[in-house]
Amino acid sequence: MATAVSDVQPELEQDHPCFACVVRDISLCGVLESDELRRFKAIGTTVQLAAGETLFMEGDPPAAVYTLTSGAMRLSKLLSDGRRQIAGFLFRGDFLGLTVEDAHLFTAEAIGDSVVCRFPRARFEAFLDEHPQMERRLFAIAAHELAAARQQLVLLGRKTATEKVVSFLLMLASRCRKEGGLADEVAVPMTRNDIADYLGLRIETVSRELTALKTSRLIQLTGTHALRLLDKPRLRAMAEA
Amino acid sequence: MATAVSDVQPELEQDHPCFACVVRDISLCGVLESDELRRFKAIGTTVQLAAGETLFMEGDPPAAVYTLTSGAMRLSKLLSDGRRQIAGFLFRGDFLGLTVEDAHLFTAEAIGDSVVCRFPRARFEAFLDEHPQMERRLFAIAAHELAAARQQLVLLGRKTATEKVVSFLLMLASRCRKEGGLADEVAVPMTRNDIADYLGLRIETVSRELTALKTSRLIQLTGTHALRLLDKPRLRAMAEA
DNA sequence: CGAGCGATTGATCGCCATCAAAGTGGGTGG
DNA sequence: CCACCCACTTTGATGGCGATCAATCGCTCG
Repeated sequence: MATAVSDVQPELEQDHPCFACVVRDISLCGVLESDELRRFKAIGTTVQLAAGETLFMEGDPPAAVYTLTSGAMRLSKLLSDGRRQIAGFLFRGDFLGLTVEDAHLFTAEAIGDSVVCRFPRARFEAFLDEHPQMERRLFAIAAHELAAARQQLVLLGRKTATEKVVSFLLMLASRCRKEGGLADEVAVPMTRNDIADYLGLRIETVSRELTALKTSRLIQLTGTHALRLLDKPRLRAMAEA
Repeated sequence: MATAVSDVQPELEQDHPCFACVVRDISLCGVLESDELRRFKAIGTTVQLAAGETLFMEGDPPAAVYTLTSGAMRLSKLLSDGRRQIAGFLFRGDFLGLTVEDAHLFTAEAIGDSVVCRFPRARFEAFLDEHPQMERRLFAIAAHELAAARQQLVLLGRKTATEKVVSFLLMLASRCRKEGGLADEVAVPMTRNDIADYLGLRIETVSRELTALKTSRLIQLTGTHALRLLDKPRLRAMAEA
């Protein structure tokens, strides 16, 4: 189970982790000024997740919301016979867990070791009441995720296996550039199975498509979890938007 | 082109169409009290759309937001070679057109003759600034659509043709029950092609699946745009969530 | 009555799934 | 340190679901 490693200490003030938070500028908290952030931090706890650990399951009551500060996660749903669909991947700075339904509709699991900031729902909502600009930010986040989900509908409904894999690599490249790496160097934190379940394919097809892209000198496989895009313009043309 | 049939007359007051609006309680406006509604109505115009007409196109700047007061619409995207994906259908009371991107990502077209209430974006946002409870409603709408889109991801990525069609019929039944009709009587305003492009199938497959369901006595085709669900429990079991 | 469009039905094809087996690499215990 | 193990990945052979191609049906409207 996930373990809370540091309850927030109100007296820490300036050296509170939030102030040094690597994702503060790109995440929900970005709209808060330092005094507001101070009050916001007081309702959050840091939670560490080992690779594969579950943060919340489909059907769980939505007890808290989270910001992912490091690592990567997946949102997935299982059908009764074991088929799985991954609705999205989450990276540093992403926000998760907020829903208007009375239960989570997807399961959130850590892909690699991850750290999230946990905000109990009631206290989060109370904070929202006093900070309308944060509510607006929240709407912007939801609208952006809606746009991404609808884009994924096009991919799943109408694209070929090749187009799916190429689109996925380009998305990864724009979302998750390898830290300090060269341009077009892409980190691939998830397994081939995760990729397959995100793209509506089987693992063998993903593997074959990657091999084919390698053979065509469009990508270079620098490891199972890293690769390089060798011809982004041609890849973009192959992705069909 | 769509035609504005009635600019709002501020002096109309109580007999303004909004007060009699058939979708007021289920739509965005539902959170407004009558005096707020009076001010809100002042920024809206009624627009009629003939079947097939376009309200906005992918790429258009998002100049306004809309509430659909009658009829049905579709949100779609075209790939360069003509493949089409429909991201969703809209019915009475649905809200559309709001995006945080700088262009619409999908095209909105009327399926049958439709009527929308049009709110210019700038004035809509100014109104939002003064009505935080409406902003919250807006977030709830976006979150709900996000949930629906993710559910559709599962359908497109992992369900069989039969499961797709059955899931679609059940969704239609819950969203769009035939007015004044018997229970399990379902209106199907869209064409087979629209259904196919929503489910990631071809028209022939949709037709075959419907015929198969009819042959199995699970549905009854009462017309090309109407049918009856004869065994909802079994259909639900076939839909795989 | 005929034209035209959407829907249905039939025959065949091809992409990707499935089944099967071998390769790879990271971690653990001897 | 090395050998083994196990999970993940890759590669190969075959099959099936849904796409594609093609023809007919049936309704609406002129």
